[in-house]
Amino acid sequence: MSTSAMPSSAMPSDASAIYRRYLSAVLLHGHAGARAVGLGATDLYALNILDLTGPMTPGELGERTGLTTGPTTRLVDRLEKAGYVRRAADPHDRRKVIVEPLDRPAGLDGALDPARRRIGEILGGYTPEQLSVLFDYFTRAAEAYREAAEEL
Amino acid sequence: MSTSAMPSSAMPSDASAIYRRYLSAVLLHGHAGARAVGLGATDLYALNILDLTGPMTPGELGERTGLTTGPTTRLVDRLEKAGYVRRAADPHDRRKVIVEPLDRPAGLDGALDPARRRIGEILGGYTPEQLSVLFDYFTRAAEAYREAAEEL
DNA sequence: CCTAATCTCTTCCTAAAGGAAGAGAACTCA
DNA sequence: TGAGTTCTCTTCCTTTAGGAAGAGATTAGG
Repeated sequence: MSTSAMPSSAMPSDASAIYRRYLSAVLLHGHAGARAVGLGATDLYALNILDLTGPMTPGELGERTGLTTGPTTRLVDRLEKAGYVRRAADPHDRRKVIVEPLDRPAGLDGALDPARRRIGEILGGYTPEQLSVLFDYFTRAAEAYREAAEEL
Repeated sequence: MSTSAMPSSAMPSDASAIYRRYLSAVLLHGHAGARAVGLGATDLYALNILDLTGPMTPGELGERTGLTTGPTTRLVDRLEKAGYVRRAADPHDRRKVIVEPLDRPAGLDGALDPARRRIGEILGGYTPEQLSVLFDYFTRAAEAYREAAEEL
């Protein structure tokens, strides 16, 4: 209870608990959404990587997911078949393949819609000044989490 | 591209992209953290459920995770062995078991520490007014995600 | 009390994901 | 141009998670 890394001066006294509940809810929802459309854990992981980093080769994707080449090929197969990515040719090296994330098609997007609607309503209740604070946080936090994930 | 549910009036023009990157980063980090301490996807899912809802019987946990009784028993076995939960007796019904989440022991907590440090630094840069906006959002969004997850 | 229902756990089986090893194509560089 | 390297993909094997069925214990209700 006393080990919080957050400075307590300007935070709610239960800041740590609130934030933790918030994170749990986000993760829970992400997992439930993926499961709802038949997406495996690794598949979702890979999609998030592609979303954050952009197109990359199967080799790099395998490196980032920690998979060897065999499972990586099949991972891309699954994602491509489900319509989440496409394989494109590398114009400079014909051995390589470029895995490009596609705009989320029906499946996952539909599953995440109820949450998006709710969050949209919540955000709609803030003033422009408050919104700029929130989006400033979203931007910084995204970078922080991306870096922290890379560290692992 | 034009189907965003967010009112565009007071948001950054790329609000949807920012928010999506943010969510991807959170999920990515959660997954990477779990993987780093050898926690399976379902195990993490169950931990988040217990975190949000509190102690419950294996039956209820199985219901929420979508598992049948066999895998549920082994799920609790794994979590208990890793020190994340304990099995307690139900005082009113000796057939039942109550699965209680424990304070995160060394493993997962350590893996999530770098992120907590970074987020702590970011939050430390805001004024008290800005922080109250952020924590207001965290509280509301947690509830929204919890509801949306339940819907799935 | 005695039967039926409920709850967890055990056992066995199936399915899916990941590792290992190697093949085939293409690039690099001497 | 030829040898070595670097890609992706294929094949086979192992591991792990999840489903099915049923046992054992306990509670509830007639």
